[in-house]
Amino acid sequence: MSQEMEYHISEQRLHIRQIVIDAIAETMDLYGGTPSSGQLYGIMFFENKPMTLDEMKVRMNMSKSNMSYAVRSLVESQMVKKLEEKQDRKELYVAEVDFFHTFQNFFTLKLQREINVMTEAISKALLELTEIIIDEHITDQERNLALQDLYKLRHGQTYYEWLQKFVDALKQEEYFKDFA
Amino acid sequence: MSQEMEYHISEQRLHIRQIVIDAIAETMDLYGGTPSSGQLYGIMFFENKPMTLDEMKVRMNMSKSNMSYAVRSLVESQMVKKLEEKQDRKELYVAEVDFFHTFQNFFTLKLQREINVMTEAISKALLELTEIIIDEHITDQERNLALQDLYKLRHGQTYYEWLQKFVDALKQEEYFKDFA
DNA sequence: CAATCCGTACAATTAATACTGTACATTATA
DNA sequence: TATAATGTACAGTATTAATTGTACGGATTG
Repeated sequence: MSQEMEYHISEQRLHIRQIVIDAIAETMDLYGGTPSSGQLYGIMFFENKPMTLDEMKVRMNMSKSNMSYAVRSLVESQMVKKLEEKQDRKELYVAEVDFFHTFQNFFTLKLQREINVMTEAISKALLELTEIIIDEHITDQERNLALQDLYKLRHGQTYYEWLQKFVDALKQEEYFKDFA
Repeated sequence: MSQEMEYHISEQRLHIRQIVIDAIAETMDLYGGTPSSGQLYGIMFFENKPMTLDEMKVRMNMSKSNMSYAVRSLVESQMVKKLEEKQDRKELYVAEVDFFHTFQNFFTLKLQREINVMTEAISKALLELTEIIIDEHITDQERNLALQDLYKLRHGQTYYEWLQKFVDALKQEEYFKDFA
């Protein structure tokens, strides 16, 4: 086979990868990332070895500084792992290529944060609402208004209890059982 | 009870609401919204009647134009419903107050979009990769590289088959069964 | 059917975020 | 311990997104 032909095949394979990488970049917003962090994850997804910041810099045609930030956010949402070992002093990063894990990691992380923030706020609100309601000096109208809010928040509370169980089940891989 | 006291209670109840509204605004990023669209949803969550754009404008202290955009994005992610009927020519909007439904609506919508975009890209990529692989003129090395990509995408494909089932189950309220 | 008013598209502005270049702390190497 | 090189903080720039004001199409009323 000619050199040109080999080159052509190589180019074509990169083009095929790019189709998928672009799709990842397009859907990255659901995971709170920018298109370019989607591109980066896509590149790392196909790379069959760990990457250094310098390699990312070249492949993304961006500054190393920015790669440092981008990869950090990917690490934070656990789509990329930082390895313990280094290569020629350089840190190594590798993409989580198993989408089951990325799904699991991302949603347990983000939903847990929501649960924490919301349950704290709701608890605090319920406590203060109760104080209003049991106050003997308020009008019936005020009490009823406070009660309305209280019922809504109680319902919210049950939701977050459910969501906590959902997240726990996700952690335990309950939903993956009959698969993969 | 004095007027001042009543006023105080009213203020206090609004303050309590604000605690929860701020928490919603803070976690809104998980749902692809801005803090201000979170504020808007929070306000509508506590409002016990449908709201008009003008009311939102006042409550949010923002332009009507912007309220039009903000509420549209909330309607698109199905956290807010536009009612059929109007009030004095004005359109009416009401928040989905059941978090079980907001969860269900949002994730079936967004995950389905991801499934569609990704499966299309993966299918296309697999087709083109297969063409490379069955080509008798390529080197073993090239074939193996193509095969590596193919295996990864095959695995991705199984993931999206699972995710489709997950979304379907979410639609069917499978995960809510023992609750709410 | 004229007058009014709602909602939204669009351009302009403002705010937020992404990205770059540099400088420096830290760590590894010799 | 001196030297070299990595990764990141930070300030500055560019790009993107959010918000405003305006103008206008379309619907509604009288």
